[in-house]
Formats: sequence, structure tokens, C-alpha cells
Amino acid sequence: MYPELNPRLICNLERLGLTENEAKAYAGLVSLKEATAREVHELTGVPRAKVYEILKSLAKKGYVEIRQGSPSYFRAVDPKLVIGEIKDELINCAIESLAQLNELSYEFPTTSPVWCIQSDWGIRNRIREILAGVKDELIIFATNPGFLREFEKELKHIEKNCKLIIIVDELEKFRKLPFEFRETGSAFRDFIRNLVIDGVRYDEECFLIADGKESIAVHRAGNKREAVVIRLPVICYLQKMIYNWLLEGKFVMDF
Amino acid sequence: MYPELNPRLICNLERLGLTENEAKAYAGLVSLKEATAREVHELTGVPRAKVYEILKSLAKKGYVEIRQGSPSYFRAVDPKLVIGEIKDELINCAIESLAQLNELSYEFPTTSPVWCIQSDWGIRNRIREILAGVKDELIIFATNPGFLREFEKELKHIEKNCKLIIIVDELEKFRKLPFEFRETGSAFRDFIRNLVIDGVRYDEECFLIADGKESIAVHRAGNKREAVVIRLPVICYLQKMIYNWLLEGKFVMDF
DNA sequence: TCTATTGTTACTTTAGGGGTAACAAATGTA
DNA sequence: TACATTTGTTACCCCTAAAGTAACAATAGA
Repeated sequence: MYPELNPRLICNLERLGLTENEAKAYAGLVSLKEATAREVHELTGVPRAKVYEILKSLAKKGYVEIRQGSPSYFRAVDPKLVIGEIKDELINCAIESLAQLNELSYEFPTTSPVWCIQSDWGIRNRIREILAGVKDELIIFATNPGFLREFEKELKHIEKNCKLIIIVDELEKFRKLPFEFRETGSAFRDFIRNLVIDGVRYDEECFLIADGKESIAVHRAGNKREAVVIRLPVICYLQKMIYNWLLEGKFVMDF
Repeated sequence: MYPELNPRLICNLERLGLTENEAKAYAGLVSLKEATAREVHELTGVPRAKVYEILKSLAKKGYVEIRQGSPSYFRAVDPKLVIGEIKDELINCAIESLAQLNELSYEFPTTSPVWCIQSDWGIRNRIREILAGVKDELIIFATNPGFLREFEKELKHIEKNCKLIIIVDELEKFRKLPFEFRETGSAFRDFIRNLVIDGVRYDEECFLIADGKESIAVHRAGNKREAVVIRLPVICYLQKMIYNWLLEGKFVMDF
């Protein structure tokens, strides 16, 4: 209907704080250069009756200039200035927020031993954090190379300074990655592949154990990814034993 | 009621895209470090029944981590990471918007000769633009030093390379500024001071004429500021004549 | 077994934004 | 001048997201 308007642009402008109609009107005005309310309405689909108050509110923010008359004419302020201004304001807002939040939390302890993380970037952050803290030894179990690829640099660094053990379900899948891999037995491989809980197939698994005292388990069911961070030494130790078992066929409890 | 929560912080977080309750819950969690839903509710005033879905939505975004159980415990992800992530996303959004808007407007001509600007920063932008474009001569009439102070640097630069005439209603007010001023006659001064239109006193005035072909008039009524940009050569010329008249007492029309 | 707390559901209320219809004012035209 | 058209404004309605409320089952603790 209004093919001129890039919906992604409108969405972006909304994310930056404009309403849908404000975004449409501003974008429309930018492409019209200079226009009457009616022209903005016709290009953007914003109801004619609304165009006036919307352009007025944009003018109040300084994003639009008005030439009074009948008809009045409207003109968009240079996007470079407008977007720059919005960006600066949001950045200041972020800086101030951070300062205020830091006042609330003087130190930032990770008190509890078990936490669940439900967003992709949250998981990535945590993994990065854990990788950065590895001192002696890192054990990884993975069924998917994607994650190893993402942290290749960090892992290479660990490989140089610590002991790095990567256990995978199938060597072939990891062929392209520059690490030494160890393969789990076929029984476990089949088990993992066919794992279904409550009707959901868990098609991606990754465990990390750092220095035998902190572990993170990432799993994906369908397109939802989740991670559990565990700082219980006993559990980590147990996990270590289990990997030993998977790998060597022996299960030794020595604590 | 809930003195712990800085309302400015909540407002900032809302500006960054969180809802009011999300902002409260996150800020509350940051200061509590680790807490149950009830504790978050008690500190922040978010209805207890709502805390769960709100924290879940925060967890989905990766801003909060959850430890399942009864009661479940919640933990805020480090504000540095959270705010950093939000900031990055908004900056990307701004960059993309700008690119998309630039696609719409290849050149950015200022076609029409009269435009009205209704926001403070819009006015400032325009003035800066005009000042940057002065080639030969700049005439200013001002009743308030604030604006001159703001653009002191730009004006000094113009003074060096062009002819700069600053006319003021009262020398005394501008004493502290490092420019040469010329004073208007007392009749005009009184006129300006007592100017009332539709019951509104115009208590601040500033006119700029750049190279006799572009002018901007800024006026303030109460706390509302507005500016009119005029590019009509004839009008600018007339204005110039009028200032001449104000200053020297002679009015010469020679076009 | 009883009680208190937790976690969930289904509702109401509210406010902001979007959309529509109608009309007065301004403009243009026969 | 009378009429038609367009412009600018107002008063509505509708919808949705979010906030707030009440009630209840599940869980945990005494």
C-alpha cells in the first residue's frame, strides 16, 4: 500500500523512542524533502487528521521544521542531526543508568552455586567469564562445533597455558577446528542423540568444567537455548568422573 | 513508600526500553544482589503476582538469572554487561536508521525560504549552521547575552575573518563578553521591553543576518522559545535597513 | 494435619496511541 | 457572490500493553 516506507526503518525509529506514526511521518518527510500535511498523509498512510499533531510533536522535539500558512509546509531536519541527537541522549541515559546502578551494588558477588541463564548473550557472557578464569584445566564436552568456533580464540589461549580436554560425540563434525579432540564411546553418543524429555529433543549439548570447581551446561531444545551454571565442587567433581568414565571406561571416585 | 528506588534511574531504564515494572525489578535486584520474588516485590512495590512474569521476561533478555526452586531465587546480571548490551543495540539501531534515512534523501536542499523551528536544540543547530556559512558580514541584534555566550567561539572566529556587527539594547548587560557592541536607541529599547502580543511578553530577542541573505530570528515568550529562519533576500535587506535605522537613525532603501 | 508461603491464573483498570467522522475556517472557482 | 474544495481542528471510538487485583492450587514448614 505504501511501498515507499521501509518497515525496518520504522521499527528502528520506534526502538529509538518515536511512536509508529511519528516514525512514519518523519521518514516520509525525509523522502519528500518538503511537503504539506496531506502529502505526508498520502505517502505514509498516517491518518490526515493525525498528521498535524504528530508533526507538531516532532517539531517540538526539533526533528521537523514548520512553515506556517494554509496549507502549512513541513520539512525534516537533517537525519544526521536528528539521529545524532537521539543517539547522544540514549548514550547519556545509559551512562547515567550504569552509574546509578553501580551505586546500588558496591561489590558484585556470585553467591549462589546454581544459576540458570535463559538468553543467548547471557550464556555467551557467562562462558566468556568462565573461560577467562581458567587457571589449570578446562574440560569440555560438546556435540556441536558452533560454540567451540565462537570461542576459538579464548580456547587457543587456554590451550597454551593450561590443560585443555575436549570430548566430542563424533570426531568428524569437529574436523575443521584446530584442536585435539577425544571421542566419547558410541553408547553415550547414541544416548545423547536420542535424548527426548517431555517430547522435546535436546539436539545440542555443551558442558564446560573449569578447574574442576565451576561448570556450565548449555543445552538447546528446539530453538530455545538455556544454560545452568554450577559452582558446587562436588557436582563438578562428579561430572569430571563421569567424563572420565565416558572416555576411558573407568569410573573412579577418589574424594 | 519505596525510598530505595531512584525514580530517575527507573526513568532512564524506561528510556532504554524497559517497562516501568521491569526497570523497578531490575534495579531492585541489583541492590538486593540475590533475592526471592517476594523480596523484589517488597523492595520495589511491583505487585507480587507480577514479579514472576516480569523477572521471566528479564531473564529471557538475559538481564536476570534464575535459580529454580521453591522459592526460586533471582539474580541480576552485572549492570555493566546489561547496560552495555542495551547501549550497543541502540547505537546499532541509530546507525542503521541513519543509513536508511540517507537512502531516502540523496541531497538535502533547503528549498523554502521561511521555516519555523520550535525546539531549543533545533534552534541551536540552525544557528551553528548559519554561523558556519558566514562569508562577509554578520549582523546580530540581541537583548540577552546568553545566546552570544553560547556561540562565543564561533563568533570570535567570524570576527577574525568577516565584518561582525552586534547591536544590543543595553551595553551594560553584555559587559562581560569580549566583543565590541553598539547600542540601539532608547526608543527602540523601550519598545522591545514592553512588547506584548496576545497578552504574552516577549522577553528575549535575537536576530542574526548572515551576509545579508539569510536571517534567523529567535524569540522567547515565557519559557517557550521559537525561531524563524528567513532566506528571502528582500526581507533580509529590509531588516538590515531597519537595523541601520535603529543604530544610526537613517533609513536608506537602495535596492 | 494445619498454616503460611509460593507460584499461577484470570480478571479489571488505565493510559497512550491509532483510527474515524464531522465541522469550521480558509482557499479557490464559477 | 455563491458554491465547492481543501485545510486544520475537534471529538469521538477502539485496541493494546502494561499495571494492578483477587482468588486459588501447589508447595513447604510447623
